[in-house]
Amino acid sequence: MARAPTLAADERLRDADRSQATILAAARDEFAEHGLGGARMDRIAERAGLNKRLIYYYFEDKEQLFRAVLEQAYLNIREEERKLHLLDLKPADAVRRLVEFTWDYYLAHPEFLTLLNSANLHRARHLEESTRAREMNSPLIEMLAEILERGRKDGSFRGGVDPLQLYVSIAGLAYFYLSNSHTLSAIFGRDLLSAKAKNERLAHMCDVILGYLLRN
Amino acid sequence: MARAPTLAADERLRDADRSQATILAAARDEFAEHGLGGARMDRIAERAGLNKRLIYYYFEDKEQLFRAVLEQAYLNIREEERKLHLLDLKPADAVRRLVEFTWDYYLAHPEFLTLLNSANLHRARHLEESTRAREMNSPLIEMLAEILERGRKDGSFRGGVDPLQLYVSIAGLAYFYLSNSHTLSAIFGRDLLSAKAKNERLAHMCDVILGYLLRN
DNA sequence: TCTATAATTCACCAACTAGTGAATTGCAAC
DNA sequence: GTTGCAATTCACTAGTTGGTGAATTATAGA
Repeated sequence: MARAPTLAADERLRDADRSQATILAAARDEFAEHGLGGARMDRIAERAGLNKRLIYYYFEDKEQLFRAVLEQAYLNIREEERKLHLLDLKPADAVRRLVEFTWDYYLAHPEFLTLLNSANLHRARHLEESTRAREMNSPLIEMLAEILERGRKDGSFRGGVDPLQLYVSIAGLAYFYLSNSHTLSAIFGRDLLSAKAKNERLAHMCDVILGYLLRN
Repeated sequence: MARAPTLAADERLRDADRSQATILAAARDEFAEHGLGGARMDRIAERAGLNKRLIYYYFEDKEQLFRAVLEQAYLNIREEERKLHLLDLKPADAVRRLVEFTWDYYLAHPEFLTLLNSANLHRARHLEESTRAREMNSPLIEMLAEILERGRKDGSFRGGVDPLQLYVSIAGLAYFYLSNSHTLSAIFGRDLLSAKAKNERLAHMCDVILGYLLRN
């Protein structure tokens, strides 16, 4: 996992931006794998292939580093969500698309889930007072509100649905299954991460959300 | 939080069972608050008001202690679930009751959520090969299967619902909201733990699950 | 009352861990 | 090429941290 020792021809030996990005990626992996409490600064340096002192040079301390990792993680998912162009779709299709995207994103980025778990264990003090976080995430809810409104107007959706509740439900259906897949598999004796099981889960999630939302 | 230094008249100064239970409770709180990686054995001893050496005397090491805490946690929730007597209720009432119970239990036992998060961070290696865990949890799914079957037969429920998927969905709707309430509150700028917000969430969860399950 | 032993305390350690002061070196600008 | 400074390395530490060997003591049973 250490950074390749060979550099491309046009690359300099020293590059502040590159080093920061490398540290951030290494920290993301370490925090995701061991949690904030279990993460080791020495290991992050080793993963990054850079001297530990550099981490403190760029990120102050472990707390600030975690803060930076977390902010980056939110930035990434919201950017992907924006690319969906949900408002170009019919309401029911838009919701289905969001469910599918959420599922696929969590599957492709398991580190996002454990990172959030760590943040919540520490009562999200790492992104408190961060109005940036709010500005970054509110558009999503506004978009969902618009979709719900359109669906209600054309008669396909039930009324009175709180977009935030709906988003939390969509995320929760996917998140809990994946984040807790290990304990769930163990206590119910069924492999929840096989290809078949994953297909079934996605289908079930769509059924639940649309079964709730659609009027017949 | 330290154990009261005064003992009841009939209590002995030394009591193996009492000490083990005290340690287990202290460990549960410490693991829940700081995660497995962030938990400190010295702090557990302090919380318990007992000498640290005693922890190793009874529980071998940190890993085994966590294992014991986890098993106890599952034991507790499944026991409460059994008390619900869901099979005495009409299918729709039984499901609603299970949703309400799950919500209330998670609210009353926030440590259960963070404990499971820690267990999953470590890929549930603490309850692998534990057939005990499976035996403990399977009856719940069997009961839910029976409820679904009755509902389908009397025409109130849709058919083809996998009881495990449904249980994971019910748990997920409550779990994600509560376990991630800190980050969610921060990024959406809304207090999700106010009395009003909690009532709304429970109502929404019932709407989603029953909206999906009920025909019409 | 005595005694065997389980329950508990005491004193200790090697390995680790976050963090730092100071020295070094690549490189952009002149 | 020289130079100023940012980028990076080096060497080190004070305080933890999980874990343990051995001594001590409460207590149940004889």
